[in-house]
Amino acid sequence: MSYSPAMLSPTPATAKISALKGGPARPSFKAQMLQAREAAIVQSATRLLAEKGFDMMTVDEVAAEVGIAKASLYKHFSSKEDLAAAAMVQVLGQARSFLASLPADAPALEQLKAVVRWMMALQLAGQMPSLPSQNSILRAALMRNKAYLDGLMEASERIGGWIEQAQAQGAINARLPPIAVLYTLYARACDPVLDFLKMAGQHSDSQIIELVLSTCFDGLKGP
Amino acid sequence: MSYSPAMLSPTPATAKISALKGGPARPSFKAQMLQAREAAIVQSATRLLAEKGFDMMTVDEVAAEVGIAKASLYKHFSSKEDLAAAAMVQVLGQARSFLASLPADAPALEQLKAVVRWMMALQLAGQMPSLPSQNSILRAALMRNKAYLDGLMEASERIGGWIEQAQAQGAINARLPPIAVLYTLYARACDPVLDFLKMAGQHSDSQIIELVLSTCFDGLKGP
DNA sequence: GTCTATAATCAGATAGAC
DNA sequence: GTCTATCTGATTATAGAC
Repeated sequence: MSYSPAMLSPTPATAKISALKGGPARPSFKAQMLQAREAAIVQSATRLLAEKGFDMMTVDEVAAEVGIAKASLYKHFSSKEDLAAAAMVQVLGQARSFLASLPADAPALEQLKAVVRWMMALQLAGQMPSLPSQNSILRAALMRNKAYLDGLMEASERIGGWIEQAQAQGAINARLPPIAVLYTLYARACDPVLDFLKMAGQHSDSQIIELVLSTCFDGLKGP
Repeated sequence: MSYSPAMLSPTPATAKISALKGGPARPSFKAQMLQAREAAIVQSATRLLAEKGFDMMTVDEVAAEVGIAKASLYKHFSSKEDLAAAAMVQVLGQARSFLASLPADAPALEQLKAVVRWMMALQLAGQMPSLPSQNSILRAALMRNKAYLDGLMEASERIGGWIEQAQAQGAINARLPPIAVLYTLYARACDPVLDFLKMAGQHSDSQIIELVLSTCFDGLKGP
């Protein structure tokens, strides 16, 4: 199994190629089309991964939704695992952009809440890929993916800094290991409670987000 | 798709048959063997469902672990979904037994914590089946399974009563919809944070349980 | 790179002898 | 009911023409 170009960077492969050529900021028309197609593939994959999960999603479905042949898709991504990894890399890129857009002077607790809100909104919008943590093949593919690991580490360090700040300020329980706090926040991205509440149909998306956000930070006991 | 006998009741089919015969409490030796085999199948399925998840588990693996042919397994359970449902019914039966064993005079909050502790211990022990909530075929099989629905409803009503009590006593945030509280508690049975913390290797199982229990009831903010 | 067509594999489910 | 052997269909992945 080899890496597809898109795995090495959040930006599509074709853009990278033109950059290596020392070319201008304007890539060729053909390259733009390829870049757009690759983005379309990843976007469909992301949506289907969110809707059906990795195991239930088939490569045929992704190709059909994009409107290309399956063999063409395999020219871009050498395996289903690599495709899923590309989806994760894309989402991680969006997450990093969001993190960078946050006002730097806000309290650490508010930064953490903003991150969790963003992740939950993405899940409710059907754009958060859900990958089975038990699949060791997929795990291996992710662990060998530099772009994924780099993005995950950068995000984790940024969030980890806020966790330590919040603990120092008494806004987060200082007895909790920071790593446990980080995992608890990340877990909101795949919290089944969101879908259950959505299926119950009694609350709007923003109400669900605030509800789960409250139980996450204040607990069931409440503030 | 038809129901296998074991789906209609938490007790194995063979025991039920002997009961219908008006027979004595002592079933025949042959019936005991069948009952034991069926229990062995469900137990292996439960373990493999916990270890690999529904999609990655194969019926061949279950049969191999029990030491029987796959075709024999299909004499007991008419589909993979029914087998998974039987595993859920078994676990629900254990849960009901645990609920019944709790002292009736304990505070509602303590009852809820005990339930969550029990679920998390089961997961850490590798005996909590993990079923993908997105698989609609599996969902349908569960929803048509009377034993599953009955068991789930009984447990939910019992726990729901404690939730309302705890809210009336101010031990649980009364602003939270009871159904959201119930879902939040149930979600601890498949919380990925447990596995992540276990993989991190820094804490014992009981420490992990108390850690997650604390974040569940007191939140990240802490008590 | 994209396509049609197909290989290769695997897993759920079944047939039929015993 | 259990077994061996097989069917059936779906899915990942590839070959080769254009």
